[in-house]
Amino acid sequence: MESYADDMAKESYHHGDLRRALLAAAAEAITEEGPAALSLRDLARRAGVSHAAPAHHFGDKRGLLTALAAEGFDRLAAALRETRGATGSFLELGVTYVRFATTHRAHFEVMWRPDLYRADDPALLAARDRSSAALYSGVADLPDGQAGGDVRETGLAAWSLAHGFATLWLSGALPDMPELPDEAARAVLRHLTPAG
Amino acid sequence: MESYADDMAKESYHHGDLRRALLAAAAEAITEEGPAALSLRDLARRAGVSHAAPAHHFGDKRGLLTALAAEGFDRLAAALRETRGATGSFLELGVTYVRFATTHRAHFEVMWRPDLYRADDPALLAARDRSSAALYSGVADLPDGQAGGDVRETGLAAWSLAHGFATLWLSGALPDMPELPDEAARAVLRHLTPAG
DNA sequence: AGCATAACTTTCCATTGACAAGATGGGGGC
DNA sequence: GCCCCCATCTTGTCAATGGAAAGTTATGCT
Repeated sequence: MESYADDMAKESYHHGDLRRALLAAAAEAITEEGPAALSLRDLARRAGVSHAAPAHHFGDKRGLLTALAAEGFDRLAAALRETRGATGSFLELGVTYVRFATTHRAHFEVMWRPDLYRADDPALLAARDRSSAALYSGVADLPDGQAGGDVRETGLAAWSLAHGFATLWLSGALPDMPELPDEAARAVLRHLTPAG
Repeated sequence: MESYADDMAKESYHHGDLRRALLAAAAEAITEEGPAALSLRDLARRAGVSHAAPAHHFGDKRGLLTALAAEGFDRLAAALRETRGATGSFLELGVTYVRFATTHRAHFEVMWRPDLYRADDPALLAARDRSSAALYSGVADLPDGQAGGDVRETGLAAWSLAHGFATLWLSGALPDMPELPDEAARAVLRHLTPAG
């Protein structure tokens, strides 16, 4: 009776990979409209399932955003580790951080809004710690003397600088800025003094 | 018939200063639960008015958040100008920025989320520019040679550093940090090199 | 083959933002 | 001193949303 309505749409009752599809749809929706406008029902529509389907995989909205944030921390940690291995440059670690923010905007925006997700989720906390570790490891790599007195303090300053630039760029507070501000980020990051 | 229910609650049909009351209630609610959980109807309840009263003053939710953000930029600009006048210290300007973020958390969080408000509002844009100007003026105050090559670039780096630290602190990403991180902010901000 | 259960749907409810239309009363114009 | 205008606030309504409950389908394990 559903003769011609299902060219290929009806991939059977089961979606196949709904969890992944919903996360992708969420990232897309957030990139378009911001996290505030996110609607579970809209995600369900985009994925072609009923409005209650997401609940099965994520429990509730917070659950979905928790998964999205965890995915973000995971990918960030991976990107940082790769940069560290490839260049070993402290500066480029910061550039990678900023580039991640601009190319994974939706993930990045959610990651730093713990009021949107379940901040005590174990998987998320683990991924977050992996990101921090990758970031601070860059400071530890610095030759003695350049690392300054306190590695933690220098790392925090570097993190703050990269994070602040990324955040301001995302918020649109910086006018006349190129679309992919790699070079601008590099210029700003050079203002960091390890020694303090 | 409303015998004992109105000790002093029923200040007549007209509230008197509903606009201000709603903004204050919004700041309180956001401080408690974050901007995502904000509900106009809850604000109306807190102020003791009907659920449609806010619309008269702000149009819609975006309008209210626009006003809140504008108020934030105004207060930030004032705080920065005062610090500049009192100390003339570049470093302390950053400390003031961070302190503003922690003591006016609700305002600060909304200010950098343009998806929550009307980013083209003239009053808001003006207030935002006043904040920027106050911030960059601190760089201009630096004695020649310390200001480095590019005042705008140094200003952006300083802004990024202060903003990043404030944002990370607010997001709870920095464990074991004192309640009012003035000293930690000062330590981090000292890692800025004007010359680059 | 058959059953336990994961994956999804349908139905329902409370809350919310927004709009429309009406009630109230303060204050300016005369 | 009076009246009317209109800013201010209320009541009523609607569509959309998040979430819960209960039912349906199909998958994989034995």
